[in-house]
Amino acid sequence: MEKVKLTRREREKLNQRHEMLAASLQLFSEKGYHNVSMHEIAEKSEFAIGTLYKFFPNKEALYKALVLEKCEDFGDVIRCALEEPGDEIGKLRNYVRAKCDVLRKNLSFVRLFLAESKGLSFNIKAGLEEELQKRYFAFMEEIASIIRRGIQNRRFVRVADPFQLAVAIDNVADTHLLLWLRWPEQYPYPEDPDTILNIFFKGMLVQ
Amino acid sequence: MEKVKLTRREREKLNQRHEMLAASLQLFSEKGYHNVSMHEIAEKSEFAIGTLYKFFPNKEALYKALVLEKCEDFGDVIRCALEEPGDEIGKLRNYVRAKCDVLRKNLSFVRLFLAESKGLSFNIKAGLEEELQKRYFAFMEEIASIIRRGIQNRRFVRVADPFQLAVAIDNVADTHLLLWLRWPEQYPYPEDPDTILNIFFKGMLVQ
Amino acid sequence: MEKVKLTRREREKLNQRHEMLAASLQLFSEKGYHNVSMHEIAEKSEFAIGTLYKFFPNKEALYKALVLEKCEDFGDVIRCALEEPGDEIGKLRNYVRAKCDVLRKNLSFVRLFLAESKGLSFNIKAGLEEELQKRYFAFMEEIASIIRRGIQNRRFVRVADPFQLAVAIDNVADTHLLLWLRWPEQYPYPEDPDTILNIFFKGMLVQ
Amino acid sequence: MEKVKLTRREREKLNQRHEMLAASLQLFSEKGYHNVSMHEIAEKSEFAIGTLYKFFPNKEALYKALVLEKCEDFGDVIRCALEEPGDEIGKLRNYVRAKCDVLRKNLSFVRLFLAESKGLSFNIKAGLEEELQKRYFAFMEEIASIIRRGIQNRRFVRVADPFQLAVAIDNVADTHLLLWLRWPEQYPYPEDPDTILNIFFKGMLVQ
DNA sequence: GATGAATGAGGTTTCATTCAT
DNA sequence: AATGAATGAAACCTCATTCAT
Repeated sequence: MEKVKLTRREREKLNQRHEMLAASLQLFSEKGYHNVSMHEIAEKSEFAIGTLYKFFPNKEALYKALVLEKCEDFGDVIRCALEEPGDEIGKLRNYVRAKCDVLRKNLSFVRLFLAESKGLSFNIKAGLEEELQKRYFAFMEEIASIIRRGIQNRRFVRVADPFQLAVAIDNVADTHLLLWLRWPEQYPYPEDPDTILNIFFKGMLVQ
Repeated sequence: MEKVKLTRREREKLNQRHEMLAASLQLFSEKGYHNVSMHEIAEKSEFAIGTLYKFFPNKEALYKALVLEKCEDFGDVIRCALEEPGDEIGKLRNYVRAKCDVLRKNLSFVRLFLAESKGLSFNIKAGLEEELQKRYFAFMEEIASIIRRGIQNRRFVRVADPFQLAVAIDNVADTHLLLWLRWPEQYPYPEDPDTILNIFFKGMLVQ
Repeated sequence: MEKVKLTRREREKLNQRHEMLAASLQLFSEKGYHNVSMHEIAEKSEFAIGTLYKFFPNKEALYKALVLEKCEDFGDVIRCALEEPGDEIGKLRNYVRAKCDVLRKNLSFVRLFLAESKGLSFNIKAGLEEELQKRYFAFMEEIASIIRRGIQNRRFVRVADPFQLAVAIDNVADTHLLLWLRWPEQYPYPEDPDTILNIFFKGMLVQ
Repeated sequence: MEKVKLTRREREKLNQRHEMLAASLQLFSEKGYHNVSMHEIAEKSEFAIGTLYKFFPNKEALYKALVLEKCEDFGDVIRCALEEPGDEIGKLRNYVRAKCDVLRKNLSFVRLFLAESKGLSFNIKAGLEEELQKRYFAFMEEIASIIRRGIQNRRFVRVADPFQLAVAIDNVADTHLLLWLRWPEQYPYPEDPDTILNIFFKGMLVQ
């Protein structure tokens, strides 16, 4: 994030872009990519259709921009959490907590992403996923390396391939949030990351 | 499944239905729900469009039928596996093995489901998921009760809420298969269910 | 033109196609290719838009079909005229007469073609003209060979390259018709082909 | 064209207008009227869209201005050639030579005009042609009167209505250039106007 | 009962034109 | 006076669905 002075015009443009993406996010997450028309987005965002197309060359590009931007944001937040000082256990806790928090704060996007990121015109996916998979992969590697370090430091037992374990933790967190989304009474929001981590800690923590 | 004598006509109809669904599955899993037209399905299945509409009132219904039927099949297979004799550990192993096997044998459907089941016209989902969620829920309950029994029988430690644990196991299995699908060299097919279960067993098995 | 028995369905289709092309011709010749929408054509021809697209994959193809079909018709008529018995002078007269007649009978197409065949989305032209140029070329060659034969038979003086002369005759005929179209009082329809041919005959006829 | 002192501002404006028309000509002749957007013209001519609209009320007017200006230029050149001293035969030669030359020097416009002048939004044509036809008519009258004078002076035989003959000569010249444009090897540029005129001279020249 | 031709609403996208700055 | 961002009507085309045969 280089610090740059933006002209009034540029700031305005950025604002418009954000409003467009916000409207799109809301509509997409409510109705799904294929069931939202560019006209709807134009109406909701209170721009003319043509203006939309000035910012994004087509519907697909608009969608991709939306997803990538959000993912970038998420990545930033989580990366921050991982950089906080602490031992490996603390880092895993931070990770789960940050992830849950950022997803909770972006529920409409989560809904969209759960819904569409995998589905969706396979063509779009192709382009998107390649990028996203790489990022996801990189993230999991970071978690895996924390686990590896924990094993070296005799804090963890090696119950499985660390990368696989990382993906498993991440996945169980996702699932927990999904359950919370659907049946909030039975599955309360995991304020304490250990709600999720204990499943793994019981086996892997060196006592 | 009540046993009923079907007339020749009825058997024929059932066959036709299967062919339609098979063609749909192939197309949907190749191109995604929204990128397949009823014409394509008609052509591939070698029926007239009108005939398709005699069997399914609309595209959505066809899709739902496809998913429900497959899920029913899967459920049957897995239920069978759970009914085999054995202790709780064996039952969990059977579950994971059966699940992996049935998914491996239905990769095109898995791809479709991973892709579309969550995404997809939210309207469809609404109707579908309610049904599927119920079934999924029921299944997880069955696994959870196995875990509970294992705890009672002093075979398992209670590392977490059994239902949550059941979902976690199921989820990690899914994830493993997903990884295998994308990077088959790094993530070989889990012939041995313990590849997956060890993540949990390390913590929960009473030694 | 092979003689084939057409089914009722096929005859109907051909009829529909003709109606579509007729409506298109009228609209195109009135307003020009780019100023006619597919909706207009659909409305005028009293078909649904979708039906139009069943017959022609897109607007361009519709236009091409229209032009090619008409040109084919014209070619047939003129070729017939050239096949009638007679000496070279008579053949040239037949040619001019047939050409004038067929164009007079297809004024709306002539207007369209004069207007669009050369202009028009350059891309369309590319594909069309190649085909049409070839046919035009072939036709002129036929006229040129009549002139050559006339020279051999000592009926004509060689005032210029026969092919060039053929094109000139054809061209002057076109021009005469154009003048007639615009100022019918001053330039009456050339009932007698010599009205046109005399320009050339005066110099080329051996007396 | 009255001689007037133009202010700097006015000269500047005229310059701008020329640049706009030059850019338009290039684009139109490359891609055709309907396939060039006002944005493209603005970009190529390095003016803002709004400025374009300050000079021409709409795209059509821009096109008309372009064509009229060019035709005016052509007219001037050819009129000049006709004013050179010489007998009627020489004048016809001068005419054909001047016409060919001016067209050769303005090929991109010729292409545009051949392509679009006739085609083109019929509405535009309506307005354009009226003006252009009048001019064309006047020109042909001038040529016709040369021919008439030649007949009076016993230099020409009256093989046809002089006006009709004038149009025919003009037309054959056009066609020759067209052929040259398309197949330059077979139809070399008519350096000598007699290449074209001989077709008529053979019959009309008094020997 | 099966067929598939016909339908037309609705999708994405372009581009001539306006008007606030 | 010059700019160019914003506009939105209208273009082409697709495809789920119907219904006469």
